[in-house]
Amino acid sequence: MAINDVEICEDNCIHIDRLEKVREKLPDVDELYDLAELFKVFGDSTRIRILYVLFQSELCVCDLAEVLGMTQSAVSHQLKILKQAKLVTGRREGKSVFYALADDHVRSIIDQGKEHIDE
Amino acid sequence: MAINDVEICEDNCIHIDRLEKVREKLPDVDELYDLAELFKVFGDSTRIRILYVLFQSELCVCDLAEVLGMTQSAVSHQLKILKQAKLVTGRREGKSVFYALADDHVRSIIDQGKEHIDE
DNA sequence: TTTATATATGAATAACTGTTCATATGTTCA
DNA sequence: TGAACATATGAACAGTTATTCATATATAAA
Repeated sequence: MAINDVEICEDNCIHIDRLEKVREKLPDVDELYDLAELFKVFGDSTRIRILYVLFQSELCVCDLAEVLGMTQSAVSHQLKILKQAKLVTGRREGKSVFYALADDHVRSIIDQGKEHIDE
Repeated sequence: MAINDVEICEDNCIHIDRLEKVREKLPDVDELYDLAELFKVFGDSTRIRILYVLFQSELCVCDLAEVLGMTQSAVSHQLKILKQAKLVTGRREGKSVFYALADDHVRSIIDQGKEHIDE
């Protein structure tokens, strides 16, 4: 029941050397971790809403809070996360800081997600 | 400092009626929530690893557990989440259940994410 | 400098989530 | 039917996270 000190299925399952091939072709752990971290940023409805708003126009924190019906602090915390993930950029103009989408990847990632849901 | 009973920025910010337009164009809350729920599924490195393994070939739960170095139970729990999100499908064959990617959206969503990271 | 406004941030809390453990369900074979 | 194997699942626990509250930082104007 143990081959090379590894538990595997007895009959039906693919052989251990094929599993090795699969394992070899996997991207390294760091890359997969970064990928999960990125999607984690999209995985919150508040942040998704912020991104959708920014699809339309850049806005300052104050107005984002108003549109979303949230406190300034909550929005600011989420903007920090979005900025760290390089999904949005901040541009100070006087007292205000205007946030905008960082690039078009944001849109295409969300569009792909939407396609999956709508099918 | 209050226009229409709503706090907004005094000088720099976009006017309240423009905020209304932005709000109107937002997809309804349910859709944004579903979208966040979908990305939440991608936002875990274990599930990302499972999907990457399934890019190569369909596998039974037992072998998935072996490749990933995880317990059968942990993998099974995650497969349930992936199945609920319609990202994978399960096909029973005797005692084993073989899991495979549900469709190509999975691949394209992950590819988009990878593009963003690699830039 | 003082005051007012806009934003950022640390700490605390409540809610959520992934893994483990034990066990149940489903399938095959004797 | 009973035994063995593969998978599924409920409960509990630990770790994570989004919001709130209080407060700090940054800018502009008086």
